Amino acid sequence: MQRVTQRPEYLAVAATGRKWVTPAFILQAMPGDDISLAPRAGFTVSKKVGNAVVRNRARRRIKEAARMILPANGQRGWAYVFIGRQAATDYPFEKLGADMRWALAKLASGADLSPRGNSKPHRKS
RNA sequence: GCAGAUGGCCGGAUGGUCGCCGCCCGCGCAAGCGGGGGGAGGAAAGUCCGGGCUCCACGGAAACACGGUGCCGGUUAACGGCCGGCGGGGGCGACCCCAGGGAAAGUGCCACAGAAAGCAAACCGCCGAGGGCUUCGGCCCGGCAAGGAUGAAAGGGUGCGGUAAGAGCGCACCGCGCGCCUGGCAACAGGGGCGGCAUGGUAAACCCCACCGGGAGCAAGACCAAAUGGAUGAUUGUCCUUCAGUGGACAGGCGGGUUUUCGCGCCGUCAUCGUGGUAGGUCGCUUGAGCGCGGCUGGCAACAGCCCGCCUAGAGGAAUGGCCAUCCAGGCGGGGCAACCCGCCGGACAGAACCCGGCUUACAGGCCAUCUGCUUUU
RNA sequence: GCGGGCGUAGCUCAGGGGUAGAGCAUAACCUUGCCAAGGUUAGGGUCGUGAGUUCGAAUCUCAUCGCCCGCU
Repeated sequence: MQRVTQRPEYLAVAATGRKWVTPAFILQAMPGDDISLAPRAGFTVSKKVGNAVVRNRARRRIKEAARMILPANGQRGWAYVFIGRQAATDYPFEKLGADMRWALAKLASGADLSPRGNSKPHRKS
């Protein structure tokens, strides 16, 4: 699985505004056209979640789920960023995977772009 | 048995399955495939000290400033660490705690209260022996530092003598200071002598003294080195010239809506060289003041020396994981006199980022050794 | 990796060894026909936490926790 490692890439993914929230993580996505590329993924957990052990654990569980799910369910050419939340450390693993499939499907269908009318590219400033 | 003290150790185990990161071997042009083996800690943490290593600065260095340390001796590469001792404090005790140099070098501060808070004097008070006055009550000169509600602290303390009242004024003991002797490397301890008491506290207030410290940090630093940029030379034709592409002249393409002329602007190709060191890569990077509940020797010990054995993560924003089963600890509930049985919950603190020695802080639970007090039994 | 700063009332901040303060906010009363403003008063504090120095600590020292900010 190709990883996102550079900070500018993370910023680029975040700048698209495409995201889907689940209890254990927030999934951000940046669409891409190059079909030859497998979906790439980056993982990040903020310091507010806990100390290094807790953050590592959250990141590893999400990474393991992504390893099993992303190649089949992710869009080729896209770049994804998973932001770990507090619940990721003890959230049931099957539910974590189900949430991930759900979030990937929603983002692929563009569902995040038109719910409840708040999807317009936000006004600046 | 109960309650403690000190030192040390461990801090889940086994297996299945799907994965991750280095290393070695084989195959392969390569991508990769197969096999083997390794993969977090006692604190990896905080970054509070000390070093190694690297670069910078500097003639060797010293001093000032600044910062740190602060009883004595030892140990160590070094330390603010550790060990042993001394002194002080706490505890019945095992044992624990102490920034523990200097206040007769100087400066500052000591609120409130109190007569007075640092100059030992004033004030209240006490005295009536001496001198003077007297209205015979006393007053003044004078003597004294015992007492004076306070305060953290009041100019040695207690007792006896002494006196007009008193006072180290005298004596005894305690304290203090200064010599001497003995023991000890020393801190210091013990003994005896002299002094008649002078020197309040505060240095985690300024300060003084002694000792230590040049600065930065592996993103240190070293090497290789694109792209772009620089220099030199060559490179196309014609003519003149020269010993010689030696020197010189002219000529090319593109750009105006088009044409001519003149002028202007822009543009070559190739090779070599060296500077700089960017992107990127390699090294530094783990064999080291290494580890061993191995042994011997010296030492009370910290530790040192010799011998034997072992190799134990080295990555790039960074791997060491996910799921499951059984067992082992642990907790709760129920049944049972008990052994035990059943069910549920459930695994401390915490993740290497150049390396090492310490300190500090966090930590479920458990194990071992030595010691102390109390109680009981023999 | 290296370094700096800040934690005091509900909020924003003073106070740097000697009784914890100001403004805003809160409550009561006065004023007004009622409200606002104004006036008078009151309540409200483990001074982040734990040790130590000192007679005495918010203040000085050490440790620790949390937050913020630089440099590379």
